[in-house]
Amino acid sequence: MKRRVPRMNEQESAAWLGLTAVFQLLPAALDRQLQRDSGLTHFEFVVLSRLQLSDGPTMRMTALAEATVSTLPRLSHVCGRLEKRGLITRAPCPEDRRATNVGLTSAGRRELIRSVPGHIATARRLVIDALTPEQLDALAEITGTIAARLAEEPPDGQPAS
Amino acid sequence: MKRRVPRMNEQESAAWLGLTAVFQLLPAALDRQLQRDSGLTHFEFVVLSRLQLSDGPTMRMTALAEATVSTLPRLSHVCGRLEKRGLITRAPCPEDRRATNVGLTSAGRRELIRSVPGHIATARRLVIDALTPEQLDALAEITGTIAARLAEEPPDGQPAS
DNA sequence: ACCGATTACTTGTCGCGTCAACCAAACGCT
DNA sequence: AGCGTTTGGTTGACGCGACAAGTAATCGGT
Repeated sequence: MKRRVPRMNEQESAAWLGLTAVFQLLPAALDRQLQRDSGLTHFEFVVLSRLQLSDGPTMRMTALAEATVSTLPRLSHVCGRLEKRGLITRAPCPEDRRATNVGLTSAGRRELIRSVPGHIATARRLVIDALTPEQLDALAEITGTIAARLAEEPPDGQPAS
Repeated sequence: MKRRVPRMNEQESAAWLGLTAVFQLLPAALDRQLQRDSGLTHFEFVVLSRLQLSDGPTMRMTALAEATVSTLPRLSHVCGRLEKRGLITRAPCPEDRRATNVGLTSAGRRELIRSVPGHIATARRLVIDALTPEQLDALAEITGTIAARLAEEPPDGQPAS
């Protein structure tokens, strides 16, 4: 078991503080822009996007949850809202009647297409265009590594003492 | 005004998707660990930390909000809870009676100190120790750049069309 | 064929953050 | 001095996500 917890040096703190500042501000900024211009949250946008580039016309909740890095309850709630707004359809799967098939409606596809340019512009303005190609590569690699760590330990870690 | 919105290439998408995945998962992971081990949210932890390394014994709400990259209402709410739990004190500032001075209680300082090791361990496990020193430097620079962009345009951006 | 376990979701409750409205104190202009 | 404005902060309502519990269908063992 871990006993000593080395403090952070200057370099480590800088990276850590910067990262926390970003994930404090970035999601809020994305939500604000999408909400203002398209009436969508960022997560709703992600859901619609993922549905659109799906192979078949529909996806199962579980697959969608995994693809959007989300939980099933969260997805269920947001799909309820999106269905109420007529942007997606939900239907029980004929082969496995426990499962739900989710699909974009044409209205949903339209909304999505309408909202994409503004979102990409925001992503460019806030992140992509601010970085050099080398930094983009580095960022992809770094976030990939972190995401892998995050993915492999949802159950629980070790206590504080 | 911006007219064309160039799509993202493979490199840009990789960086963007990685970044979104991380800020989808990391805050949740930090909150879970702190909540489980110390009964604090990550933001509460940040507030207490910032108070501790303050020069004087107290800080003003506005200064604290700025230092924690937060909004005043959010801070006000969380300070209300922290005060109710006896971890901080709030008192009107004698010089400017509009202002509020916030300070750590000894109980708050104890709680903070108790919770630090677990938090640092988590930060190391999920991020710091997963990266090379070069990556840490790159991450600090990248997040610094992004944070600067985020800071300089809260009012509003441009519409979607 | 039956019953417990697992899978796939849904639903309800609760806590936190945002936004808008509000209030009070200080400032500033004339 | 008086009044509008700005500053500093609080409060309330609402929406979204987390967690826990519940339901319904399927699987698997005997």
